Amino acid sequence: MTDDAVTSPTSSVKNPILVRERRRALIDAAVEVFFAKGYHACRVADVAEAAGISQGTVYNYVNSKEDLLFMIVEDHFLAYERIVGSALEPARTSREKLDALLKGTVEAIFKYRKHYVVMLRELHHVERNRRRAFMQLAAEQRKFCENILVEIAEEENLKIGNSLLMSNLVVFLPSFLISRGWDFRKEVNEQEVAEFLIDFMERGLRQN
Amino acid sequence: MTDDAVTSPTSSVKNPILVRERRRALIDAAVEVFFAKGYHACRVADVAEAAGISQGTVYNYVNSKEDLLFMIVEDHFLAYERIVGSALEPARTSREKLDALLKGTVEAIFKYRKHYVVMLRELHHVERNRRRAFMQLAAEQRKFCENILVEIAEEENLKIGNSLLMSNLVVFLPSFLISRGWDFRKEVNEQEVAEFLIDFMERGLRQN
Amino acid sequence: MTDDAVTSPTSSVKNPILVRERRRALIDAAVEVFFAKGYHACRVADVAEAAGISQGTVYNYVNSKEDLLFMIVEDHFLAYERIVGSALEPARTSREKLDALLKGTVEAIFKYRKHYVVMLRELHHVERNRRRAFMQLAAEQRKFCENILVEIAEEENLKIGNSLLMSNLVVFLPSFLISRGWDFRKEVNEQEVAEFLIDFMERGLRQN
Amino acid sequence: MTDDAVTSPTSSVKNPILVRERRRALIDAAVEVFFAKGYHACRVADVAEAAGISQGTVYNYVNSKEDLLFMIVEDHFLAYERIVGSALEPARTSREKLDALLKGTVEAIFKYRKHYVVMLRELHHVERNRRRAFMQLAAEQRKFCENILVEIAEEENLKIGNSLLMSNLVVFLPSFLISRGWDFRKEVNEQEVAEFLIDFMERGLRQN
DNA sequence: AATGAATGAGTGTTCATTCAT
DNA sequence: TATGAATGAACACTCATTCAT
Repeated sequence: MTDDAVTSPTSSVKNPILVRERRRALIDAAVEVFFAKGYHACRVADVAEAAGISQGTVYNYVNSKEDLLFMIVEDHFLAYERIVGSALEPARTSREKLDALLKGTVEAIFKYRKHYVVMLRELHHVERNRRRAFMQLAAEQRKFCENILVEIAEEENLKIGNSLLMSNLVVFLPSFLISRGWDFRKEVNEQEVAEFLIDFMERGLRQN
Repeated sequence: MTDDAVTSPTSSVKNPILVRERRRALIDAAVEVFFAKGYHACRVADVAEAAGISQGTVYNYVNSKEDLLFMIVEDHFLAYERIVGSALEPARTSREKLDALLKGTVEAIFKYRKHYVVMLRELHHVERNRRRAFMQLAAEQRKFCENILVEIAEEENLKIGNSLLMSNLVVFLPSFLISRGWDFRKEVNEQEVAEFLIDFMERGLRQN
Repeated sequence: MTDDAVTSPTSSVKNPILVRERRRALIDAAVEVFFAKGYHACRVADVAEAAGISQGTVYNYVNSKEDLLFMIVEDHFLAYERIVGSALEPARTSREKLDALLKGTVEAIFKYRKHYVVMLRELHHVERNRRRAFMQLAAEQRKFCENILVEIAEEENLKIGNSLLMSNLVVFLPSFLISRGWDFRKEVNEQEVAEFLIDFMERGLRQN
Repeated sequence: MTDDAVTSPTSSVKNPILVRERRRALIDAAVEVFFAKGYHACRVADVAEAAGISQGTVYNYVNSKEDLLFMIVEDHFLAYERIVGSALEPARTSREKLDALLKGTVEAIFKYRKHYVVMLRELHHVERNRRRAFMQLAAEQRKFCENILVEIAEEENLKIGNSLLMSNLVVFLPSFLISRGWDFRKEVNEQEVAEFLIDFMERGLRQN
């Protein structure tokens, strides 16, 4: 199995700067329109227009409509890594790390909520192999989280029960805002939701 | 706004028993095929075949492909009410009610996971008005849950913080199994996940 | 290697009489329009219109535009077999057979000249496997011809030299009308060309 | 009717040597790729690449993709004239001329078989006017041939029957190798085919 | 009430051609 | 003169929906 099958789409355009710029515009445009109307309800022309290029030009940077979806998901994961990574950097004690992890995860998902929604809704359209690659990525993300949890648990002499389930829960919970936000957005602001979630997780983590 | 716009699809067939039977078959068939391949990848003919009727006949019981989606979502909510309702029936003390609520919610979502997945993935395809009606239904479901939580909190002298968020969280959490199951299904059986979730929720609810 | 890959296209329509009728209409229509404007210059809609059905309906009887080409070629070969077959039926002596063979071949190609032109021009568009199958068919056709030539040669004590080349030449020569007709059609009528060709072949066959 | 419409394509490039060189490369490249994959299956970019220039540059030497086809056909006819011309040059007696004519024709078509195949297959794509011009050219070629035949017939007191048909046949027959070669190439080498054809023609020409 | 054939609107993708650099 | 990125017209094919039987 080659890794090639699951990497970024190829481009017929040679200038790498141009490729980066146009792809950025395409991802941003695709996130907006896919989020607003759904992947299937959008024509490639809609994305092109939103990106400020012509329909045909899209295919100089992407091999198929599905590639656009792929790039969104990829973008989301890279952003998660970036955000959680820089949240963890200054953390020294394990307690600080836990805090950073929770806050980073919440922040990442909150910030990239449109990416996230599109990913959840439409991931099943990306080709089997690629999808599997993302499952893998997501699993690694989760393991990264598990390691920190275990480390903290040991240091703080904390029982966290099944660390597999617990770490899964940590990466899962922030999607709460996205899944249910429509029901409480008017009453509670985002900051409060973040705090609520972090509190809830911390309480849930202390098992005894 | 007429209620008509958001009620079940109309049928050209007069015999109500036949209508019920065929619709049941259609819902079951649609859940299976939509779950397996996604709403857009399935043709109406696929659903018809799975339901054991011909393509044309589908339109004697349903007005559009979207109706099938609608019926699935409706079916899911009815099932939720039924399951949580009968779980709560024997409960007397508020503690028993809380227990019944959590367990019922978990059970309902676990049992109807295919309905649930299809609903999450594809709800955005159903027409604006109908979708709004479902939001309303979901909101009521959640309020029902909130009322019980508040009642219990008062009786047990428990602080549950923001009851709006908390009740939302309760109806949200069981989807954990569905969203992340792929990452732990091999290691942890379903019963354990249910217990883990119920524990976690109970712990999270005690705010002091 | 399955034979399936090279057989007639499949149809979603179950009524075999309807299938036969519509396919007949499609072949006739396709021959006309492909002959007149070329395979690539014709849209499927052109063929549909010429066949008196709608664009979408074409695909109830055919899986792709290429299938139309395939059916034309197939039709041509079947017609050849039919025509040469019935020309040979009454022939008794080997001399009569030779005569029948030459006349039948000329008649078949003359009658189905549009099929023939389309086939020559566009055969290279049909998929590798199918094309190979037709080469095979054509080769068998030619062998059938070779057998008769050899038989006659023995009976009549005739030297025909390389029978492989000679039989190839016999099936090839009638295409003369089609390839060069534009240059002499105004001066010479078809019957004369047929006689000329048959004479030429007979003369060419007597080698000594 | 202006001659302009049917002459070689115009070029934006002034340097005539460059034009000649690039066009040579383009024709050679186009013959190869059109022969291999067919005119429609080849993109202009394919030809450009095979010719060692960039896609855009093609249009400095050619006005359209069709021009490439045109140039191939033109190249073929020029080559025919050149080859038959120099074959005829040393011929003195009419018998030598006949010999030279037949051999030259066979040689020309054999040598330029790729040109020939592309021409037969794709000529119908070139615009009506230009196509007509080629018909004219081909007719002249044929007349040139007819004149020789008639001359020889008179000198040798030979009946060749309908000289229009006969001369057409002479220019037509060499395409035998190309049309049917796939069926005998493995068994008979090219030289043998050439001899077979020349024999056959000579025999066929003697009508008595 | 059931069937399945007919319809045609809708869309992803290709590629000849143009043109700014 | 050469390049290669941008363009948009064109088209095969799908499939939800209709309707005659």
